[in-house]
Amino acid sequence: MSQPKILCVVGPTACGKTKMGVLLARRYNGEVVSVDSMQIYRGMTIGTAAPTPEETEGIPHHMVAVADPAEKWSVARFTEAADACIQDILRRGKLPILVGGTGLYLDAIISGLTFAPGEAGGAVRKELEAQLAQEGITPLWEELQQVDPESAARLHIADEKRILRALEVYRETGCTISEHNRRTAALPRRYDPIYIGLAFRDRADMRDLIDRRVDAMMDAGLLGEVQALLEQGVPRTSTAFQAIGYKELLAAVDGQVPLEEAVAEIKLRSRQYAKRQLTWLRRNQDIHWIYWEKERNFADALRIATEILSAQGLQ
RNA sequence: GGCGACAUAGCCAAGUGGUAAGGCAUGGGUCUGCAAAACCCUGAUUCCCCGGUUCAAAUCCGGGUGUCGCCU
Repeated sequence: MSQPKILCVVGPTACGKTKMGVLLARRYNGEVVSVDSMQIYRGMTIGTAAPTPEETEGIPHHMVAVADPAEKWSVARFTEAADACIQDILRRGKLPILVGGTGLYLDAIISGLTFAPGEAGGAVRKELEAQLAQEGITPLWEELQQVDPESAARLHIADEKRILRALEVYRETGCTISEHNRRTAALPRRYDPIYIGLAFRDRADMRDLIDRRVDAMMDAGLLGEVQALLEQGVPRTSTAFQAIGYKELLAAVDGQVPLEEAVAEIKLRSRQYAKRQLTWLRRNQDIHWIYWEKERNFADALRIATEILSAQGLQ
């Protein structure tokens, strides 16, 4: 039996995924599922460029503004919730269109990854973090070499986050994360994806657009969103405040850096983020890329996408 | 016009006689419970130019050019 066909719109930030998602949803009788680690939080519309009611043009969008910004979400929690949306869309006979910038989340949904137990803030994790603070990474590193030499060989000693996670999985389950990964990687895909990728031909053009978009976010009141989050009592250490645009303005609100510098930092961090997204996507050979020349032209892009999709058997 | 300081990678910058630290940016990569996160790799046959001293000069000396500061 073959997996349900779904559409995925991918690409680095500011490349027009949202707009393309709406156009494709209309053309193919679909609904959009946002696959974005930060757009899930409420009250972060401007800074995460989350689709607004005007932008969605009546097309249902799922997984946007569904979480309290004080909450801590994760890949596991996200994929579970997003998958429920996809199943529901399929049940209603419509086409799920995944529009996403968070590569790990998207891949996890499609391959149907399940995650080993343990989580940030969990007992075992806290224990490991305390140990790290006390003794440094070396003893933990040595422990990992003992219990899971495969992971130890794969990880760099400076990659504390993953070393801790590997040890956490082992302590929680008695099974190594390498073993868990091997097993889940062998699982059949959950969906049959068709990928449309959007990107700029010339990186300099992407950079220009990112800069302009950050300025537009400031004009639209990004600072106000940050202040509102603070007034709601969202902790400064929350995942939501890790979002680009928010953490930099937090520093400005706290008087640590001048506003102008914070804005420049947002632009820089956005560029670097876009680069990381491209790195992630590059290894996916199944993406059908559509490249923007200088400016974004959605009429052309939709036509090209339609051709690609009909070649893939989608009518 | 005079006096002084400075000139090292795209930017910041250490090095004051023994064969060019470091940081940032850029580019490339990794990624299985914080992923808009975290982590790794990445550059100067040469130190503003010309000449000199020396076995040896980014480092010392002379001249030139440029920038900045002060004075007139």
